[in-house]
Amino acid sequence: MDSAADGGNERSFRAGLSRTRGAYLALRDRIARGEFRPGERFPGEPTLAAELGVSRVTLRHALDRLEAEGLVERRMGSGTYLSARGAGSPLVADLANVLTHLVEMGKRTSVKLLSFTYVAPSPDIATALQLPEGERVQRSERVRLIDGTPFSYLVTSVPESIGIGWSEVDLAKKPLLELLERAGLVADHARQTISAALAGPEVARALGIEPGSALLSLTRTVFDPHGRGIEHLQALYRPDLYSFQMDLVRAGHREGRRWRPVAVDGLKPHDDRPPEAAE
Amino acid sequence: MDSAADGGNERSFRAGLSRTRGAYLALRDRIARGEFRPGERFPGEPTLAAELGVSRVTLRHALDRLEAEGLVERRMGSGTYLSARGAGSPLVADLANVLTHLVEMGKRTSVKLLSFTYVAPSPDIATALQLPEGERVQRSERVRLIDGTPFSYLVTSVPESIGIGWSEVDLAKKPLLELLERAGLVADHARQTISAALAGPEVARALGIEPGSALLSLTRTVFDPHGRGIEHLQALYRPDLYSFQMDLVRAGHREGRRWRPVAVDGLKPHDDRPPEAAE
DNA sequence: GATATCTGTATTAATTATAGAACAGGCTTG
DNA sequence: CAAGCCTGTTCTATAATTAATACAGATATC
Repeated sequence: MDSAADGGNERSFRAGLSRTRGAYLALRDRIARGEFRPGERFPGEPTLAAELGVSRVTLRHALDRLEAEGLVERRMGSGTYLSARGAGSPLVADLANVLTHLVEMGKRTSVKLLSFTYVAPSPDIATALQLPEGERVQRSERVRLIDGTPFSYLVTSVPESIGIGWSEVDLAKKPLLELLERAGLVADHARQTISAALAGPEVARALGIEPGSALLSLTRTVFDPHGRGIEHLQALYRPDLYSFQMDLVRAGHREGRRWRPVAVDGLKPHDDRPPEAAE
Repeated sequence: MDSAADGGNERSFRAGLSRTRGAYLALRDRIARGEFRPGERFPGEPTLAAELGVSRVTLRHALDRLEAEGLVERRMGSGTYLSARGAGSPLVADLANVLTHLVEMGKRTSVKLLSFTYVAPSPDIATALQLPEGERVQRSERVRLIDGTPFSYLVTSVPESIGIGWSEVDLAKKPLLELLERAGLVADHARQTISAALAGPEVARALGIEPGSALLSLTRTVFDPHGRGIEHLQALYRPDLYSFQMDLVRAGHREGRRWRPVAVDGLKPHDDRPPEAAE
């Protein structure tokens, strides 16, 4: 393996990643994959720089960032070490035993209302809610915080005819599903899709993270008993503060490896009650 | 150093985002939020550049990328337009009606084995599987493809004493849970966590995406009836090709807004059978 | 204590990103 | 057709990133 003969990352800049950020991601990846143990020393900077194909200065900038995030500790003249919390919470690593029990830990969540408007729905939302052409929606953007730090960014869209039943003040206090019920509507079933997305600058600012971070995405459409859409939710979660956890048990036959979900939620993982709807 | 009086993004470079990439993400975000309709014309380049606080050249580079991804179309002398597929599939937008029905669409998935080794487990995996100190694991990295394009990156860890029962060839062909059963083990229950992560360079290469892309992350630990861990899976999915979808129905009482999951899976959303375990 | 290794720091030079401006040519509207 | 707005292109100047190198201070090892 020489220094830069391999094919791959010569051009590709132009809106791509800087070499510093690339090195940062590479290291973060190796840490997340468990290549190092907590307290273990990294290879020396010259070695690492050679492995990653960048100069030592660049490698150093990447390490600066990892250090700022608390993933590594550096001791002058000695080396760079994986910090205790390096393997654990904020990475790809196993989140099963981390901060998903937020509510139970006595912490409380609060809501901040960012905007509250009536607008023409975007095409995908209009489709999901099966809105007639021209019908507008009440669109509200909220941020949910836990102990003052925001962990989810919520965009809810409700058909105008329904959403007219409450005000901004209500939305800042009560859960949306409660407001829907107060309006005489019945939430009967819902379909939700879980995916991932990058944080854009606006969302990043609202969540206190940097643009380009990974976010957990939840899109949910709630229907009444007649199949009419009454709410559309687009939620983005900080994966270091929130994740979805579910327990599965083997269902029935030994053929076919089928599983039955037991609990679904990010906040209350180990519970025998039916799960709440996440916000 | 003036010309940018607004507060926010003055320093923060150093392993942060380039302005081009920042503008790219901002636009991608606005598209994903449904600010424009398919076929709609964007504001002019000078206007957009001013809004985003970058020069027209930089804004242009961002547009180049969006165009290369097929999100926008540019007509000389006319303007930049949101392409038909701009609102829909590859973004934060609603994935409910996109390619989650892969199997049903007659497409087939295949598996490519990347590596197959016996190594000391990373601390988090050792904890999840409750391995005694010193016990090693059989670690295999695989990529699952659909019609030739990779959509998931799988890292499975099985205690050495168990994994000794099969070979590389088996792993490349059969699902891991089937191999476990053939070894006389019973997969009784499992716990899985869904989160999001950024693609590191290695994973990015394996999945055919660029480093820094958002990935859907699934971590699953499978236990036998005695509560012993028999498999640990760390899966990363391309969110544009794979997502998790679940239907929820209102369970029982009108108090408390509780929901009961009906189906859980990324491949078979609309089905009454218990869901399969996703890989 | 001598020596090697490592991080911290500084300097220089080359490459790349970005801003700003000017101009050419296509589209649109009147 | 003419005026105005738009994208496409090119140029120059400035700033930031990156590489390469050298050296100082700290730490570990023998």
